[in-house]
Amino acid sequence: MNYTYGEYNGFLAILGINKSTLDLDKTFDCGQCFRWNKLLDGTWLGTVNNKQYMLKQKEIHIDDITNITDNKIKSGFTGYIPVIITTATKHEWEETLVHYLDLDTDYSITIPSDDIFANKAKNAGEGIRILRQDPWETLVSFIISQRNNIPKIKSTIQKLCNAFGEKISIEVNGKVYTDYTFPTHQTLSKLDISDLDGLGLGYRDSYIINAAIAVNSGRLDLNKLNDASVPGYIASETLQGLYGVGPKVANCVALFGLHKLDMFPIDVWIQRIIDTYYNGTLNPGVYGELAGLVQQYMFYYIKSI
DNA sequence: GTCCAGGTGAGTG
DNA sequence: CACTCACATGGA
Repeated sequence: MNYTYGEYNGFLAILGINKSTLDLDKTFDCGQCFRWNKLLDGTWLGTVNNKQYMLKQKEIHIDDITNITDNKIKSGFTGYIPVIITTATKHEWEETLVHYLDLDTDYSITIPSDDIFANKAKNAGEGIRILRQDPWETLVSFIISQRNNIPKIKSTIQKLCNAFGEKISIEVNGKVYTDYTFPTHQTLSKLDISDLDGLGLGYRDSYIINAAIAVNSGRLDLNKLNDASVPGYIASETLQGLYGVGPKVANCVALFGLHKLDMFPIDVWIQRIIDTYYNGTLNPGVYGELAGLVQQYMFYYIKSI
């Protein structure tokens, strides 16, 4: 990835990443994650590895950016240029956020030209990154997602964090933003189901406690499944051993939490697409190693039309 | 009040 | 295997 660093109002600025490579709005708003929130000024605030970060994507005039590290790259910029501004340090950006945003993966993909819908979806969804989210958080989040809508999923997860997470905060321009970390499996494994009353989990409460016990006891090893050498379908089958985890949730966890990019979760929206645009059958294998990315393009696109 | 939401497990034939 | 049905909850 070809970018350089600068400074804008005292914050780290990353120059040279355009929206076709990384679109923060699409990436955080496409339904893969539930704990990134957009502030009034367009800044995204979220948590990675239990630490809060702000990210903002905008066009800034090259003359307003200081301390540009690479003059060779700088010479290629004139006028207003696409910039990511972040509270992260350069070290945190390189060691944590680049990986989290999956900027080190090549997303170039060819879709058969006669596959009209997938091509439209790709155009619409360009800039979405498949985040490398925490496996445990992703598992619980998608257990909660079943038979639920996205605003409700978000509020339920937030309540769960508020109740059983650790308080964290970040201070930016004199203002303090507070949040809570995602509860660990150790914490949740020790709870009674009734401890989850009032969080809006509904019948999914026992699924979560069961999953926490499975992971905490070592019966389910998410770190092992997270290894790139484990095929997606194996990870998915393993996850489906959990009570309350079926193919849809397992495939979402494999894709969004274990980074198995070939997984293609089929929910009501994707099924609707298959019925409407593919005469009822679609083999995700035609999209190859990045089928999950195509799935996410489709999910984003169908909700936008 | 009714309908729906990034489904799943249990029961039945 | 394919087909039903109940399941908690809250926003539209």
